[in-house]
Amino acid sequence: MGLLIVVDPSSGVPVYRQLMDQIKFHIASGLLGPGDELPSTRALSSELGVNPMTISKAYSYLEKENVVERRPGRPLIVRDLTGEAMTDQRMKQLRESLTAPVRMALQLEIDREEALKLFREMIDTSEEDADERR
Amino acid sequence: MGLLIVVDPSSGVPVYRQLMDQIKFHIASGLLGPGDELPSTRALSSELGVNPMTISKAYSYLEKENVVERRPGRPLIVRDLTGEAMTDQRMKQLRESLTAPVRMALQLEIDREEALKLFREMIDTSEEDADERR
DNA sequence: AGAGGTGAATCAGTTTCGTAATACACTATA
DNA sequence: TATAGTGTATTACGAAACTGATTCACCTCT
Repeated sequence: MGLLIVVDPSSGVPVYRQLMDQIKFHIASGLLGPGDELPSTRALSSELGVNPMTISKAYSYLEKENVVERRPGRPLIVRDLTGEAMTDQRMKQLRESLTAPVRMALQLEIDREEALKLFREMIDTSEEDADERR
Repeated sequence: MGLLIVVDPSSGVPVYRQLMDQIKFHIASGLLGPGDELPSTRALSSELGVNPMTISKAYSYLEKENVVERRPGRPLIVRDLTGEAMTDQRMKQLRESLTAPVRMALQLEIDREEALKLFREMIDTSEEDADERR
């Protein structure tokens, strides 16, 4: 059967981004592991009622982000992100994503410890949520 | 003389957003304090070569974020963000801005401690940079 | 070689976003 | 009240984003 993917075209969030998010989440949750094949563009397309090109676009971006490996004429497979070689790149991504909050904390004159406390708290609760789903 | 504001229309970042960022930064750095008047839309407009409506749009968003106070027919003034009443709201803003990094850390399976360490490090260096400018 | 599978390049249609031109409402000051 | 300052609502237009239809290139297996 198909992957647990649901899209809501009227949510405001672009469909291709919803796809990316859910696939990445399934990788993080362990449901998809290194070497696993992603569903074909046509299969997902008919299952979700979404145009194949929209699926393809999501896959392309995932490939650009090195989450997935493309093999011409064959289904995409999940890359192994746990290797040492990948660590730098993952941290670099996280760093980029943190620049906005860091700037905001400075702008709002929020105390260093307060900001760290909030971040720690948010990480912990999100990890608990993920655990419950396993 | 005018505020130290520079915009680059070809940077990809919307002009109104560049304005917001720089004004917020000037508030954080202490150059703009509570009660200070912002430059008039027309003054900034001619100084930067930007349409007055673009300035106004930036001002409107700043007002929505409670950074600035609007007074019909009079220049906008900087609000006092240090009060106790504002703290909750500022933390709420930071929390929103942190949701993306939190989700990313989970998706990338980045260790909790690693993520916290990076955040702490980034906050510290950004505070140093700000200090140097004072 | 042929059939049936894979993903993607190209192009078009629609919507959203950022910017700008105009005209209006308000306030301070004379 | 008259004038000159303030910000902005309305509207329009160009660019970019998102989705979709068609067509192509590639691989696997018989």
